[in-house]
Amino acid sequence: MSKKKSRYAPTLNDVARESGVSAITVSRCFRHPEKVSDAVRKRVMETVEKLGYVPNSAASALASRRTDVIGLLLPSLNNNVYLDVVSGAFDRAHGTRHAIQIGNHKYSPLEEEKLIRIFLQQNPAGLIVAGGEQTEAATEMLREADCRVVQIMDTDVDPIDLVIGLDHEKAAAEAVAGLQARGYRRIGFLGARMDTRSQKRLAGYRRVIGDSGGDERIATSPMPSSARLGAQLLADLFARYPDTDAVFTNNDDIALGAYLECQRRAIRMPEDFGIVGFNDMDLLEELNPPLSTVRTDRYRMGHDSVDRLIALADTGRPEGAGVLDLGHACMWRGTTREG
Amino acid sequence: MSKKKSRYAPTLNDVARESGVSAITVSRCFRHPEKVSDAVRKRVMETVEKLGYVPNSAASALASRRTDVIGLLLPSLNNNVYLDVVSGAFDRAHGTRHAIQIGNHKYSPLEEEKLIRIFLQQNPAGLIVAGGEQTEAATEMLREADCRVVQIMDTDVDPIDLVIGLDHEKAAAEAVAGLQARGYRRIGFLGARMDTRSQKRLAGYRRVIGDSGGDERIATSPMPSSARLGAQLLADLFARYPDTDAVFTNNDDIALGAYLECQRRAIRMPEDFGIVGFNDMDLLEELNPPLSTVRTDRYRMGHDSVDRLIALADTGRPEGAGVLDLGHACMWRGTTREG
DNA sequence: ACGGTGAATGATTGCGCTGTCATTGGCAAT
DNA sequence: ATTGCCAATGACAGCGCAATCATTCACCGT
Repeated sequence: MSKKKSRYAPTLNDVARESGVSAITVSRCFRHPEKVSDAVRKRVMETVEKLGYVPNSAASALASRRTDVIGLLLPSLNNNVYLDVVSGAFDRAHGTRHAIQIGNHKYSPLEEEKLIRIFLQQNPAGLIVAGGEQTEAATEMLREADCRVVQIMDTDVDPIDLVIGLDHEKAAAEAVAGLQARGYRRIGFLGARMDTRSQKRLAGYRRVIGDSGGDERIATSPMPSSARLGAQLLADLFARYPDTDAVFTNNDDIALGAYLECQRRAIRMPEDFGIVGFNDMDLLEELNPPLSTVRTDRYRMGHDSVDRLIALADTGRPEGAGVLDLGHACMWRGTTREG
Repeated sequence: MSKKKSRYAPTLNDVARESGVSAITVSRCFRHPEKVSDAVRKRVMETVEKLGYVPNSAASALASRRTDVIGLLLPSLNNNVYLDVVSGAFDRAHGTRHAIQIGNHKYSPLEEEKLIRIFLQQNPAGLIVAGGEQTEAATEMLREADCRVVQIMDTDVDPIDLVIGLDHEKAAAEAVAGLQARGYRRIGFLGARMDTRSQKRLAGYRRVIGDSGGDERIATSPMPSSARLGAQLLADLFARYPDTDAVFTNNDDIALGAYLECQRRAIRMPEDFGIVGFNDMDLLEELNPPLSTVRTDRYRMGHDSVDRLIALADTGRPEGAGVLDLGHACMWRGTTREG
C-alpha cells in the first residue's frame, strides 16, 4: 500500500502565470468576481478548470482572518431532532463556499463554552447555537464575537443577533388546551431529559392546567429520552394517578413509549386515553392509530439559519437582527378524539 | 447590536514571550510534547491557560501542510443509520485535537467525487468514506491521497487502506435462512432505495431462496425508505403473491411499514407472518411484538474509524491496512416464531 | 487639448505557525 | 581531559493567500 505524495497541487500563482494575470486578480475572481472584467474572469476560470485548482482554505483563512466555516453547536447527536437541523443546514450550505462544522457538547454548558471558544478562534463566518443554558462566559463571548450568531430552537431567549425557533411554552399550552377541548379532563405530563426546552413545555402544561383549575400530574426523568423510558413514565403516572385520561409528552420518543404501554395494557386510544407528542417524527404518523403531536420545523431552522448567515456574509449588511418564529402546528391525529 | 471587533487574541508569540521561551518551543508543546522538558512544558501550559491561547488552525495548516480534520463522507443525512456513524465519530474525536468534517453527497457518485477533491485539497488527517459506488476518478484520488482512507459500511470492497464494515450479503442470507429455520416457507423481500448495500442484501436473499429451491418474491422501489413506502411494498407483494408468509426487508423503516400494514390487515405476527428488518433501530424493539431484525454496529463504525485514523496520525505507522469485519447479529424477537 | 474620474489590475506585505536546520550544554566513554 | 553524542531549545524562512495601497488607462465634460 504505497501512498504517493499527493500530486503537485496548483496554487493561485500557477493559475495566474498560466492565464497571464497577477495572483491577486485570480484571487479576486473568487472573492470579488464583480471587480474583474468579464474577459479576464472567463480566461482565469478556464485555467482554474484546466489545472484543477482548488483554493487553499488555510491560506485564505490566515490571510483574510476569516473563514467560510459556519459553526453549528448542538447539545446532542443521538437525537432525530438535531439530525433534522443538521440536514437542513447542510442542504443550504451545499454548493456554496461555506462549510458546516458541527460541535456536540452533550448538554454540558461548560463543554459548550469550550466549543464556542474554539470555534470563535477560527473566525467563522457565523455560528449557530442551539443552547438555551449557556454559561455567563459563553454568552459574553457570543455577544462580543465579530461574527453573526444565530440562536435556534427557542424564541424566548435574549437575542444576540438573530433568533430562529419557536415558543415551546406556547406550543405546549396549545397542545394541552387542545386535549381539554377534546374532552380530556385529567391530563398528565411525561418528560425525560428535562433540559430548558422541556422545562418550557412543562411550564406551558402547568399554565393551562392551572388556569383550568385542574391538578398537575407530572412524571419526569433526567435520563435521555427513549421509548422504553416513556413506557416507564406512563406506568409511574398511572401508579400515582390511576384515573389519568391523557398525557402530553416532552417529545415523540416518550410519546411512543406511552403509546405502546397503552397497547400493552389494552387501553383504547383515543376513546379512553389521549396522547400528544412533540416534534412530529415521520415514523409515528404511520402507527395505527397515528400519533397526535406538535409539529416543529427543525429542518427549516437549520436551513434558514445558514441561509441568513450566508446572506449576511455576502452582503455584509448588519441587518438581520430579531426573532424569527417558525411556529408550530398541532397535528390532531388518531391518539386524540375529534375536537 | 454593536459587534465589537473581537478582543485581542493571543498568539504563539505572546505565549512564548510570557513564558520566557521561543515560539517554536510553545508550538512543540502542542505538536510534539515529548520533545520538551517537563518543566518547560508545565510552565508553557500554565501560560496558555492564563492567556486563553487557542492555536490558530489555519496558520498551523498552512505551515505544516496538513490539518487535523478528518473528513466523513456520507451518502445521506436523513437516515438514522448515518446519524449513528456520525455520533460514533464525534464521540471519538471529542477532546482530541481532531475535528470531524462531514460531507453529504446524497447518493450521487459525481457529487462524492467533487467532495473528495475538495476534502483532499485540505490535506486532511484522514478520510472516511461510506461509498461503495465511487466513480473511477474518485477511487483513483483516494488511492493516491497522502492521507489514510477508511472505507466503512461494507467489507467486500476493494480496500484502499482500511475497511470497517460488515458483510451485507452474508447478514441478509443469515436472516433469510433464519426465517426458513423458523418454519417460514414463502419468504419475500422488500427494499427501497436500492443502493449497493441494499443490492447486496437482496443478493443474500436470492442466494438462500435459490439454494432452497424456493421462488423469489421481491418488491422494491427506488424511492427513499420510509414506513409508508414499506407498507406499500408489502401491499404490492401481497397483491402479487397472496400466500407470502414472511418478509425480509432492506431496513427497519421498511420493516416498520410492513409491520403496521400487517396490523391494519389483522395479520397475526409471528404466528401467520414473519418480519425481519435490518439495522436494529432502538425504537422498534419496543413494539408489541418487538421487531426481529439484524443488528449492525454503525456507532462503532464511526467510532473505530476515527480511532484508527487518530492512532495512525499520532504514530505515523503505515500499519492499519486490512479489513475489519464488525459483523452483525440476528435479533430474533417477536415478529418471528421460535426457532 | 486637458485634467478629472473611476474601473481594472498589479506590487508589496504579512497573517500565525511549523519544518529545517543550527546551537547549546550536560554527560558518558575513552 | 577530550571527544562524541544526544536531549533541549532557538533562529529563520516560507507555507498560499488577501488587505492595502499604488498604478494604469479609457473615457468623459469642458
